[in-house]
Amino acid sequence: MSCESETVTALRGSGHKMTPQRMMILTSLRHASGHLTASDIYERVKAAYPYVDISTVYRTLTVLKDMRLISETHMGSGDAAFEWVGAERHHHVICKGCNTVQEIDHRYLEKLGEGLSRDLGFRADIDHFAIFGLCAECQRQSAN
Amino acid sequence: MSCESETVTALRGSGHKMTPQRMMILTSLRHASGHLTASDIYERVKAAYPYVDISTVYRTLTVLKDMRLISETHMGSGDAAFEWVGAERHHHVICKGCNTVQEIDHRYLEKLGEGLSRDLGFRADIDHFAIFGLCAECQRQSAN
DNA sequence: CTAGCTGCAAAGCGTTTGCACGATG
DNA sequence: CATCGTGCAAACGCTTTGCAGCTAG
Repeated sequence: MSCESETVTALRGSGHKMTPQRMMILTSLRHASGHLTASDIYERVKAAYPYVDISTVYRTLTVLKDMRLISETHMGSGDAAFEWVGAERHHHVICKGCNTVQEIDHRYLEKLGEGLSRDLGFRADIDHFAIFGLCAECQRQSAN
Repeated sequence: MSCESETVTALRGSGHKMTPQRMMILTSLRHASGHLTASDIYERVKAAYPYVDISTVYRTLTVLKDMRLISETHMGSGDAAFEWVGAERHHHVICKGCNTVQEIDHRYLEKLGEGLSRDLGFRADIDHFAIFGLCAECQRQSAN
């Protein structure tokens, strides 16, 4: 079977049904290189299945989020970005000047999680962080 | 004069006018113990000045944000939280279980900023971070 | 067969914008 | 007195919800 079979099993196991819509939403997230907004997903699914509704996308995203199969991140642009929770954790730095999104290693955030856990007993969700700021290029420009 | 006088000077200096509305928005942020949403501020100002409009609040917040006198943080609840940028930087950990907001020291984030600056030349906005997760108490409960 | 999912339409929410009037410097 | 800020109302974009019909297990 396809590489989605384990996800299907996970859904069924928690009392959910598998539908073509869910399958496609799931696949588009699974195979996306980065994060997708709800309407990104909507557009992609609609290409192959024109009658999906955006509300179905949101409802499915909620289910997947609750099952911790995907993560939701607010990137500051008003809408939320969703991403498949894969093996390698990574984070993003977003330049407020040129809106470039750069991926960074989990290593940068590792210490933070450990510190919070040790000192406060707080288990931080550091699966997917969005860090805003100015990239080197934009710093140079604003200095002029 | 009041403790706001330097802010007034800063506003004037950058070509802005001082109005009673701005003064009150500013004061409510200045004297708030934590972060306030736009409608929090709206409510507070309205108590003393009933004819303010929410759009004025937003417009003033934009001005103050551009001047870096306040910070804007998205705490995941759909709306944005604003806070006076004081001398001591601090961050927040937010429990997704009980919604408790806990303040944490800047020390936890220091290394992150240094690393990004050193490796990528990226100047991260780490004035005010919101970190989600589960507090010790809620972890215990969900374990049952 | 029955719980759960869907599409549709409409509403909800925080936020932004156009406009004419009013206040500030 | 020119410019900028305001209140009002309406629009915006993302997200959620109520509902009747449909579908997966």
